[in-house]
Amino acid sequence: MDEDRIDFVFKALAHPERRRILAFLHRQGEQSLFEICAFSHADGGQPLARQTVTQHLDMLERAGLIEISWKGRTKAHSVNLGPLREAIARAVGTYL
Amino acid sequence: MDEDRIDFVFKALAHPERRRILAFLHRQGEQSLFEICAFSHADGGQPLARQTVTQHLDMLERAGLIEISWKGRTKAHSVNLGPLREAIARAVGTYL
DNA sequence: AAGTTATGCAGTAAAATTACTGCATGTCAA
DNA sequence: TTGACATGCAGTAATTTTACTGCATAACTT
Repeated sequence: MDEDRIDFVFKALAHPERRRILAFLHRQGEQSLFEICAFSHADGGQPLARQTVTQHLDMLERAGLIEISWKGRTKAHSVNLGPLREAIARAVGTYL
Repeated sequence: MDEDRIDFVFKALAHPERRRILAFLHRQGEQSLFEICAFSHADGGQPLARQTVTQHLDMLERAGLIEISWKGRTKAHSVNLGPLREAIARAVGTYL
């Protein structure tokens, strides 16, 4: 993994709402934007505008941590843990 | 570890220069601010003002990733990997 | 004591992030 | 086909981050 991608992964993890969303997708599997918004509102999260959630999802996607597939008019988001594992492996190899 | 501290750790790791400094301290052991600045200038790093390096070190310290001890007028920085291990353990426990 | 060295503190500017609103577009369902 | 639904796109404002400059302070050295 190149350093740019590593950087995107750490930046993506640097916001609590994005970590919450990532954990949610990991528990629930594929979820649409609306479902993610609903979760974001409930479960202790401060209510964010749908477009704001989209921005967070964009950063997760840029890091390769989520993947998108379209089903008609709904966008399905699923977690890809590969980049997270690689980032952790890098950290472990460097520091531990 | 509380969520705030976790958040500081991920935020601290979200800048490549801070990860470089952390790896440097881990290799070299205790280093002064000036030594860290010298490393920052050399070794491919873009030259940053001393005060800018201090700001990065402040964020690493806020996360508990480095610790300070004064020897006369020089400030000795050393790595503390505890919070990094806890953050990784949290990530592993949550996602993997 | 005076000069040099290592660092701190305050203020500022540019850039990135975070969050918003308003409007547009494509898709499904009645 | 028309209306509701799921999402995109553009523009903006507030906040945070990043990096800077200038000056101040405290500690060694000579």
